[in-house]
Amino acid sequence: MQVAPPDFDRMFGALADATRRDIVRRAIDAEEGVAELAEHYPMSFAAVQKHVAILERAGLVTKVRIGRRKVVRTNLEGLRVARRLLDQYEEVWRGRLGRMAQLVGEDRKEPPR
Amino acid sequence: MQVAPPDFDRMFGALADATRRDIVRRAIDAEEGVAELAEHYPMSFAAVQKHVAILERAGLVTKVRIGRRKVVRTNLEGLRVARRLLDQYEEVWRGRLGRMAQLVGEDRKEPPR
DNA sequence: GAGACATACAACCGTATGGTTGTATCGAGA
DNA sequence: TCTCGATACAACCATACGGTTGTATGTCTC
Repeated sequence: MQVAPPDFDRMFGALADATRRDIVRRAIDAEEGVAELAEHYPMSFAAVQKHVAILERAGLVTKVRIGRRKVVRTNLEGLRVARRLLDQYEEVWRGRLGRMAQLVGEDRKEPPR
Repeated sequence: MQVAPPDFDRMFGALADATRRDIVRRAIDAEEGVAELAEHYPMSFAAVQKHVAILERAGLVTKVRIGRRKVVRTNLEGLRVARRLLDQYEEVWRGRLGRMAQLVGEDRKEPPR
């Protein structure tokens, strides 16, 4: 079996909603089922269920059966995948600085006296 | 003037599109105007312009006039704001681990012999 | 000032998204 | 096995989104 490649569209799309971000935060404690989560928000159970499903497809949460409930648990590794992409941009940025220094010339590193 | 509070919906929403993420990456070098950017993608100039506008409203890029063009430059600080939110989740996670250890009891830190 | 290049913006179209209600499935307990 | 609590899923609706084309605004260059 293959590990699915990260789907950044889905990941960032899932994070682009305040309700879903709040679910992610709450589900770090991995204590609540879908119905319990739903009580925190001014919308129907079905709507929250959809949000959880979107987070699940994005790899940001998982559900584990406990008794007759399914407890939602955030998948830290998923969050890290997203974070890593942002880190990459930062690295490209530093690379740019390096290239600029080269273009300008080494001598700029130590100012002329 | 006030600094606008970060709008995570817009930020993550802007990042949830491969074309826009590519623009962010390209614009780190801050060399291309909108028209030049548009040449990289299989869509109209106007479509790319819209993508840039979305990134701009999300605070992820800025445009600076250079001659008759407007050069797109990615705003690293915007990316950092997004990254920081993901870091916060990580911190909450660590906090949870701390609380769990407390619940279980200190003695678990050093296993009985 | 005229012409050309670069950007901006409005109107429109198909599809995706976020919400609703209603119905079906599944697991636990009497 | 019957029932209840929890989850799942389908159908539907309004609005947002990603793309198009067409027109308007700026700004260099001659």
